[in-house]
Amino acid sequence: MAGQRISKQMANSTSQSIIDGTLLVMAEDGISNLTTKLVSQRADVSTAAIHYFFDTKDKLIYSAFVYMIKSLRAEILSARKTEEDPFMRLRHTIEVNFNSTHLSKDAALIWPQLWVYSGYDQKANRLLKAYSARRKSNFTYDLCAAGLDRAKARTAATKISALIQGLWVESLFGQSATSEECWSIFDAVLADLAQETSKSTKKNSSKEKP
Amino acid sequence: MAGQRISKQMANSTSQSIIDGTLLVMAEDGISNLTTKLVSQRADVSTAAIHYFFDTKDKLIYSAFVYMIKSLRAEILSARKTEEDPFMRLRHTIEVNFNSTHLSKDAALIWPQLWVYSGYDQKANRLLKAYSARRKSNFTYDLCAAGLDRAKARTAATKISALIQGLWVESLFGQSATSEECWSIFDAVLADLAQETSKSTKKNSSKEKP
DNA sequence: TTCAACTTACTAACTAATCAGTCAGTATAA
DNA sequence: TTATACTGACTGATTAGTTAGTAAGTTGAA
Repeated sequence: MAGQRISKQMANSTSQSIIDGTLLVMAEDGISNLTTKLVSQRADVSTAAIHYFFDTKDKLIYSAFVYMIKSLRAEILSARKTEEDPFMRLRHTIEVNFNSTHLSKDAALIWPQLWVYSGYDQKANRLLKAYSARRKSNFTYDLCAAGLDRAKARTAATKISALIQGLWVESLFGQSATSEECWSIFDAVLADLAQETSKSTKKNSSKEKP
Repeated sequence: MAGQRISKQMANSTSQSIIDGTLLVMAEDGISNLTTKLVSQRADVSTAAIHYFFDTKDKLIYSAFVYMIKSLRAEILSARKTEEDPFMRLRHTIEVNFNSTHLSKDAALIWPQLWVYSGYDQKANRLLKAYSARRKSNFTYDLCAAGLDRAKARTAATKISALIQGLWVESLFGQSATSEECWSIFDAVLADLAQETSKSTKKNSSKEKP
């Protein structure tokens, strides 16, 4: 009924604890097993309160995803503000992105659930698309600032995005793909890109055939 | 009760149609919405038949995953048999892996569901780990055969595995990450590796500082 | 060859539990 | 007095799983 309006009163402490509880249940039991009862127990409210604030279960799940993405976006933004050098900023952004899926125990399993969920839910799909586009845009921006041309920067941004997600999946299942190995791969890719920028700045000054 | 034994009679036409129906429901509605009723309708049997053949819903889902992995493994094996050249074999293997998650409409959304599911299910986790390990082992083998040393081959194998999965996720949500872009990334990585093998074969014959 | 005992492969009908969502009512504060 | 922020008790629908029964073989001894 409420349509596009955000439920009741945002930043309310109860609705926030319901969101927190939802994210917790998602991480611990998975969306498949997420029930209003389970969330209500985690948030220490009645199940009716969930419906009062979020109307339906679907809207609750979507709201939880929105909250997670918003938080991450804020974290990335503040990380990017402090860094001047394009390559350092890029690496810092990768760090926040990768750690958000990798290190935080709570968040680790929520991300692939968002991927799955957005396969069947239009709104979640748009949310994820927007986040993905912004991240790639950040990477592209940094690489252009570092001296790469736009086309190469875009492709490299896609590659980095893919590696963040792919290495996370790998590290979940491979006995290899430790944190160190992941970072050695990231750094090797970044080193290659750094070499390319220096090449294109020097232009064709290195045609030294004897 | 049956414990470790595989349910009733494998390759039975009814149990096979139940597996097919399960995979179909997984793809169309997601595991979250998968019910025995839905599967029974797809397979054109009663819900009791599902319990007769697979005991519980969990075992049914696991069996469907096993079937999917087995099929893919067979496909990869036959693809690898026909190819002699290590780099061509590697590329061919990537192709089958990437297309299995990417192109086939039915399978596309099942993979991330297996990732999620294996986050909460030990057996599914082991299945996925085994598949992942074998794939990486294939890549490592090919790269060693091409002339790379073991350590580098292992890292490159991790990177390629990550790219297969990561680019799939990217192409689901990014308006970019088209099939062509994905392949240009794969081919660039392969070209880099090919260059490295030729370097290490020539050893240090290219120290041509003027 | 035949018939009884047994197994396999199911189904229709059921059940106990669980679920999302509703509603009437209460407390607090503006 | 009116709106907000809830709760406890409920409901109707749906669910995984069970059960009793049936039809179609298969086996094996007389």
